[in-house]
Amino acid sequence: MARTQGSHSDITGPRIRKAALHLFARYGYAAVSMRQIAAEVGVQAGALYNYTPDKQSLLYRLMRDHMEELLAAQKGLPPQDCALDALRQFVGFHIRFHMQRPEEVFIAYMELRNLTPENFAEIEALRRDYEDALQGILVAGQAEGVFALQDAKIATLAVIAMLNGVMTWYRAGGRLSLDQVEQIYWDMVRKAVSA
Amino acid sequence: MARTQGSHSDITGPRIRKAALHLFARYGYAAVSMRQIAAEVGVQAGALYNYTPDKQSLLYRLMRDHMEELLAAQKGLPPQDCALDALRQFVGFHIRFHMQRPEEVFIAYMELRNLTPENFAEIEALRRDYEDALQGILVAGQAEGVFALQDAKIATLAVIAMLNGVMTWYRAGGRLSLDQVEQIYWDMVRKAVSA
DNA sequence: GTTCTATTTGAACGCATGTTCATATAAGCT
DNA sequence: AGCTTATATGAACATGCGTTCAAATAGAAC
Repeated sequence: MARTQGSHSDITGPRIRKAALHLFARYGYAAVSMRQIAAEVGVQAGALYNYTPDKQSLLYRLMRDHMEELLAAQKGLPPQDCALDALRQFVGFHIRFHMQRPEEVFIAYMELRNLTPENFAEIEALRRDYEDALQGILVAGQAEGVFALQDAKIATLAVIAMLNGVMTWYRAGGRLSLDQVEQIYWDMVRKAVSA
Repeated sequence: MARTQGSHSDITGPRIRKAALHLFARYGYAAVSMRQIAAEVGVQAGALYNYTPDKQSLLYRLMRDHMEELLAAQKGLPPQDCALDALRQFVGFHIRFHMQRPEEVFIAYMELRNLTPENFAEIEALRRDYEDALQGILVAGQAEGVFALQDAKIATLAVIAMLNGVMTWYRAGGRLSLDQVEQIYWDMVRKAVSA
């Protein structure tokens, strides 16, 4: 049988992306087969190819969509009067945005090496855009005299690495609330870059 | 033909582990085949099974050896008089130790999910041991009044996450020397946890 | 109710996978 | 020189892979 009840392109497409997201995050891109993804959706493997040209595109689009959402959200943050406020806002934004998408985040930095060179270059460019936003804040703070950094680029990467660490241990409903987590990390970040 | 000139267990064994190390680090455990490893050594796939019971053990032993070396080296550090010195020593040790083994480090935290549950539990225990060493320093510093932390466990993870970030960008012969890198990170870590 | 088209099936393609094993051979020992 | 044993081969196993495609079918349009 084909086209079972209520089954449409509008429904199957998103379901495939969601299934790929879950499975890639859990087992890794290389370890997940197209048949596993199809089974999760309740469809045969061949049907996937109505929605993606190949497995690689499935991964690439997940990562690109994620990075573009991240960048758009970051660019939409309200401007702040001083670098300290901007950094506080950035830290809170970063933690909350990433907490809401643990699977996308996990994939976005675990599966980089499974992208083709062209796809990798595109994702890397988006990532660099995001890092530049933070670096801009840090440099502005240096100019204001409120931050003291030996190396702005390294400080940028260090702050992001530190914040990304949240993802490895935070579980909703655990010992700490999101507000507490945000406050704790903000405290450490602020001190680390302060003059 | 079998046992070609100068070929021994003592030689082939390490070469297999080294090839697995390189390939797993570069392409990921799931994406590397036993035949690829064998080819890198210059041997047929079947020969690998004289040295490892299976592919999983190859991964597990790489990770266990690495973690045990790390722990042994850390435990061998000379005792310090105060928590600040101990932390400085830890930061320097961590950066240098990890810089010398980029492939092992990469595997040790990228391939955790490809371990069987039993193997995973063992590696995780070793990792926790290492984290506890750092946490001990931070807690001692709190008692001395030299560190101010809202949450010692989170601070531990945050510091390690920040330090591990070095691995993602540092390349020998680049803009900064190891000494400079160590100094920059120490500066940020110290400030982040200081009272 | 018939036609049209989007959607899915299910089988097939060639190739790769981890692992096993009988066989062959080279090194070490006497 | 001959014997033993550690080591490597190379073929085979069953299974799975990503991808393609003719055929079948269900919903939409008339």
